[in-house]
Order: sequence, then C-alpha cells, then structure tokens
Amino acid sequence: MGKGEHLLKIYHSFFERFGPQHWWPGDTPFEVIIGAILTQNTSWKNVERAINSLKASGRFTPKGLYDTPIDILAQLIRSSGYFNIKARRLKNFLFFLFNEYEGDLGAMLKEDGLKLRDKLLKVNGLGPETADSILLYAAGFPIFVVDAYTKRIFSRHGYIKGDADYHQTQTLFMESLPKNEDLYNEYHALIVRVGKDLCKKKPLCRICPIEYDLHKKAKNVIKVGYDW
DNA sequence: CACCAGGCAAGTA
DNA sequence: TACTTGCATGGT
Repeated sequence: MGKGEHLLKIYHSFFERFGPQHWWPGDTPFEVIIGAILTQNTSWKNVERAINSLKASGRFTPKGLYDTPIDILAQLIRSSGYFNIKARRLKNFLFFLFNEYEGDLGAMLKEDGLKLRDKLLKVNGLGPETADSILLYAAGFPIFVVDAYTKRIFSRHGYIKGDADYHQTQTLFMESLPKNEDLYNEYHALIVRVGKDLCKKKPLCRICPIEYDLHKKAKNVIKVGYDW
C-alpha cells in the first residue's frame, strides 16, 4: 500500500469516527481571514468572541477595520489573546489588501494561489499556516494546511521525522493525496479534532492514538480501528 | 496550581 | 543556523 492509500485510510477512519467538521466556521471569506489571524495559538472559542465583538462594533468590513484605530481594534479583539500583536497583524493584512488590491477582497482571492501565497507570507504576522488557511478556506485553493497536531500525529506514526518542518510535512500530503480542495478542507479539520484528544504527556507514546492506552490515566481515548 | 489553545517574529549565541 | 522568548486571554 502506498503512502497516499495509507493517508486516505487514516482520513476515512477519522471521518468515520468524528464526521464532517464543517470548516471553516465563518460566513464570508473576510471572516475566514480575520479568524485565521486571530486563532493563531488560540482556541477558536476565544476567537468567536472577538469576531462577535468586531461585528457588534459595526466595523466588520475591510474598510471598517482599515479605518479603525489600532488601539480600538486591539480592545475589540481582546478575548482572542495577544491582542496588541494581533491588532498589528490585522492592520498589516488590511494595509496589504488596500495597497495591492484597493481593498477589493474578491480581487485578491482571484489571484493565482501560489503567487498569492508568496505575497501573504511577506505580510508580517502571516506565517505558513495562516497563509495556507487563507488560501484553502477563503480562496478555495487546494493546499494542505499543516499544524502542530499534523506533525505530532504523523510523526508518531512514522510518516515523517519527529523534527519535520512545515514544508516537509505539507509535501507528504500534497505529493501523496489528490489535490482536492474538499479533501484538504476536511482532512485538516479532522486532524485538529483528533489532535484535541491526543496524548500530550512525556515521554510520548510512539503511536498515539492507536495505542493510547499506554497511558493508563489518559482520557478521551480514540479507537479508530486501524488494521494495518 | 499548571498547562494548553487551529503561530509567528524577534532576539540571542 | 539553531534555540529561546514574548505575546495574553480563557478553559480545564
């Protein structure tokens, strides 16, 4: 069995266990992008509050936020944590949007995916995961989003090295799986869902979540029933 | 009380 | 280049 078949098999076992995750939980591409920045190293629940607060302010449009003073913006997104830094990052993105596309988000999203990726990565505050989240979940461009859970799960299973970086991990998926937006969308969301139940104790058991019971006290044991 | 959450940039050696 | 630290709220 090739890597792609393994990865698909894992995908199906995750999907069978957890079902569709309905990502991204945002109404518009704009909301997806703002959420992608706010959710950096932060639980989604806290991000939702910040987005609700932005909506309640009546400023939740590209121009509305572009025109909002940064200290006001920081207070509005307070609940998402790192609010001073994130206010700056939102401003950096909005500055980019108005500079390059005259504030026209549709124009930005129509750009060639890989070109847009390069541009986004030059915006201070947008790293590979945030940029790829924007490409996949806002622009619909088929690129695989990698996060800490992805590395943890698939290195424990031996598909990548323990110290594999973002690009190496992404390459595994994109060279093994069909380049399909819907597959990438659901797979990443499922990885996050599974990751939440993963063992974080040290020393890490090698093949979580399959032999998760190595840790007696572990809660939320996942039985995904792999058979290879 | 400690540790984590859908990261990233900047500083240090 | 390879590590380390700052950022900060809210949940468990």
